[in-house]
Amino acid sequence: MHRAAEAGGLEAVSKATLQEQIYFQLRNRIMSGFFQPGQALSTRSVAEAVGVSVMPVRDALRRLEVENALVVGHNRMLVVPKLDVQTLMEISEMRVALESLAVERAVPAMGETDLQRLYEHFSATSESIVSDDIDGYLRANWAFHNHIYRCAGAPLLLSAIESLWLRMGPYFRLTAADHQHLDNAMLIHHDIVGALERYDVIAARDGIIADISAATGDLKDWLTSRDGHEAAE
Amino acid sequence: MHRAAEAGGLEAVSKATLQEQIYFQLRNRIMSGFFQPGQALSTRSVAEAVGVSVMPVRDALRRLEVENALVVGHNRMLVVPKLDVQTLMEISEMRVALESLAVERAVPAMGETDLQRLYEHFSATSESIVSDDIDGYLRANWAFHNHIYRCAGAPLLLSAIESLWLRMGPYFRLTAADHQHLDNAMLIHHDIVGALERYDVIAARDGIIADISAATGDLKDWLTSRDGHEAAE
DNA sequence: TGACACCAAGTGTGATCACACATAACACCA
DNA sequence: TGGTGTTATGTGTGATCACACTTGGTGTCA
Repeated sequence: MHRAAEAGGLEAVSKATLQEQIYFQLRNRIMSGFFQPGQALSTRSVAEAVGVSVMPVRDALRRLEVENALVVGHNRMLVVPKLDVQTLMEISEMRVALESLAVERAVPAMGETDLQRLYEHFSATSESIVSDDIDGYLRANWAFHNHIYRCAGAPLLLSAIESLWLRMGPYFRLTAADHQHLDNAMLIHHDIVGALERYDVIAARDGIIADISAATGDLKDWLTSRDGHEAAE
Repeated sequence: MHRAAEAGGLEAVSKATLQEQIYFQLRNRIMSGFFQPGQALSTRSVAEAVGVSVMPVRDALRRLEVENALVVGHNRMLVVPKLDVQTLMEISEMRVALESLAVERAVPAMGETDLQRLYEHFSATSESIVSDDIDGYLRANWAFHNHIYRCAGAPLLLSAIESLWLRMGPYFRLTAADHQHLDNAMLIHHDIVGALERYDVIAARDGIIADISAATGDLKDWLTSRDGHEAAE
């Protein structure tokens, strides 16, 4: 019936367009705080860096702009947005609203394998902390939350949450250097895992809210303390 | 000092790019249910329709795709997404979460002129109903809600809400034909206006939630009744 | 009759070029 | 010295072309 099956053993080839590859590459870098807030990304410079024409870069940058991961700056160039306290509070409130909803939907939908994978992400987070691997921590932390939200089976909700994380990404790295913050986050994550294993919706939601509140508080402190001796910017 | 000021009386010129004009034009049509769900939009057809090259159309369509107002369909063409009950419930829950948040933020920020403008939108909605002007009703209804949410002073929140409305837009027109739905909506809107004038956050939020619930319920009924004798699609 | 190959039309993707605009630096003059 | 015109550079925007791919129709052969 299927003639192609006779060929056997051939690997599937990547069908991702250039635009998608560039998008995900930039996305990961923004999410993991690779770019400095305020840094400008021009079409031509990115195109030259990745060795392609400006066309796919245009599409990738515009997509990030629509997702609020980049904003138009000085002369219509796209820049990594800086975070002020007001915007931070807006994002925090939205995260509480949306991620609470996601957890409530996710808890009854999580199976045994989901819990197992989640615990692996939890372990990876913990191990990254003890080995001072900030990149690994950021990646595992996102994987932990993302896995929960993905279980909600709500694509629109997921994309909205991802957009918020993308906006905060450039600043996550800053608070991730503080070990007190990390230890506190691990305690909260431990509680969340426990609540999910008990299928305790209330406790799981409260855990997520506590996690968001802690991250917001630490980042707010960092922003305000920084504002003092760098108001010139 | 300012030499240009001597010229006096000159109007500001429009700086909107072609891509933006096309985007907003398509956006309005989607929001007001001009396009049929399932309808495909190709770059070349739109380009020919508006008398422009494919480039700005590409950007406009891609932007709508990122906002989930269009989805990739059959052969990578962009189509107006159809709504199933599952997606409807997801959108409804997100609307409750986000629009509640927006109202809570908006209430203390609304001034006298805001309330006046809001009442004008309310009146316009009512007048559109008595004159059977569905287009006018949809426009005024969105203006009513949009004005409240805009007062929250939260641009990210606003864009998230707009994205959800954009996704529901093609179906709003369908329930707007039912006068019982419209009358009920007007009662709820009246309560919302009253709550806002009293700066009653709780009542205003409950009004918004009631409005969302009513719209969701009616649309859910419409979708399920339609599913019966059109399951072939 | 059914499976297969072929062809034509339509599609998104990407490259390349031309253009308008914004900015900053510099020379110029009152 | 301070405002003004000029120019060079870099930017996004948009047009045009070439290409790969999908799809639907048609012809062909077993």
